[in-house]
Amino acid sequence: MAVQRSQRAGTARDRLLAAAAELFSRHGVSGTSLQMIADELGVTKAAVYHQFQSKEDIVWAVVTPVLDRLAEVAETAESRRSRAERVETLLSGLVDAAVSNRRLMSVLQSDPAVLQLLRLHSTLSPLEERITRLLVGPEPTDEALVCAAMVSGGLMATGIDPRLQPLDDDSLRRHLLDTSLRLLRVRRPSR
Amino acid sequence: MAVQRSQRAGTARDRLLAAAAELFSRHGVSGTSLQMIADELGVTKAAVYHQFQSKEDIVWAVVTPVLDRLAEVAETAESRRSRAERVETLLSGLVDAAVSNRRLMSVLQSDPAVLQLLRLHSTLSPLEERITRLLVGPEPTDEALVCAAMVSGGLMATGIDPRLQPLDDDSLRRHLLDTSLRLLRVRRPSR
DNA sequence: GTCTATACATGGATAGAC
DNA sequence: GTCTATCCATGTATAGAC
Repeated sequence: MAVQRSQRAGTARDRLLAAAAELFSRHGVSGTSLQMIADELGVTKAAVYHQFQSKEDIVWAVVTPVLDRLAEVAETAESRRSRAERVETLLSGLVDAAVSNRRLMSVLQSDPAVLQLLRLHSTLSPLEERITRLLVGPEPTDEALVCAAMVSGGLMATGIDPRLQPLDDDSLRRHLLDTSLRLLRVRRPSR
Repeated sequence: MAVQRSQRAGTARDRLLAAAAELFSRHGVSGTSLQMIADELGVTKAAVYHQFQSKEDIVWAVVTPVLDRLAEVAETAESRRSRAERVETLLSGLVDAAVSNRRLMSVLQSDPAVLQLLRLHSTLSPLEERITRLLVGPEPTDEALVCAAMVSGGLMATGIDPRLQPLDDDSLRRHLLDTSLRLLRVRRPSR
């Protein structure tokens, strides 16, 4: 029952998406051409167009799984009873997502082409709203908003900041979570 | 003694740089064409090429003033005696720079084209090193590195995060500084 | 699924007139 | 300083053979 339809792991589509994600994070979406993606896979542009109808489709396909995961995290967090538990669950999930994707997180939050695409589909703001609400409540003070933004910034830095590159996933995850909780003045709930 | 050489404020060169900075922050460097810059100014591409020899030159000219300002901030901070004073001076300067530039700060920290250009000229890492040293000392723990990265992330978020857009410069500056100092466990020195 | 070939637009960049 | 005109490479995208 091999999942292995091709020489390497995953379907051709999956390999394409992995290559695209890597290139997007390194050169930005606008700085990545279909030719570069094709070269990375050792195929031609036409082969790429067989899998996706347009560059925009590729961007969309790269980005939505992460967004879906973040939405799941938000959903789980919303089911917790106390604020401390909600924040802890949310942050834990966000940090996990950020660390296991690392460089993709910054693409999601700061690549102009991605932001424009998401704005077009009105798919980012609702999620952002949900997450902000979970983090700092429905009517946050300016100070709380700045804290929330710094937490987002920290997740973004995960993928960009060269100082964090040497850290292994595990300690990065732990410190990000601890520091974020401290930033939001939330005590770790006992488990 | 009019500084006004043209219809609007500043020299033609300055207006060009302002337009470019705005477009870079909105569309990214790779997503901004010389045509877009020319259109923004109501001139042709050739007129743009009269001021700068290449697109790279424009990027460089947009970015270096900010880098120079950050270097000045670092220099001033290094002259303080206590760690608390150094951190406070540094952060105060960084926050000022970030708030008065807002959107340009994220270009500097996350635009792939800019990062590549700066890497090519080896002009970013030394400054980053200096700032990191001021923030968390010469041999920082992993936790301290994460804190430093979150501070950077906060400065980046200043320009990107939609939740911060409504805040006026003054309260943004104040909260960013306070929160960053708390993050780094530095008490505000009395003045 | 992948290829060659190609269409068409736009990108960066230059030449030379005004 | 700005213009028109142009060059050439590259970009997205499509057509049709294997």
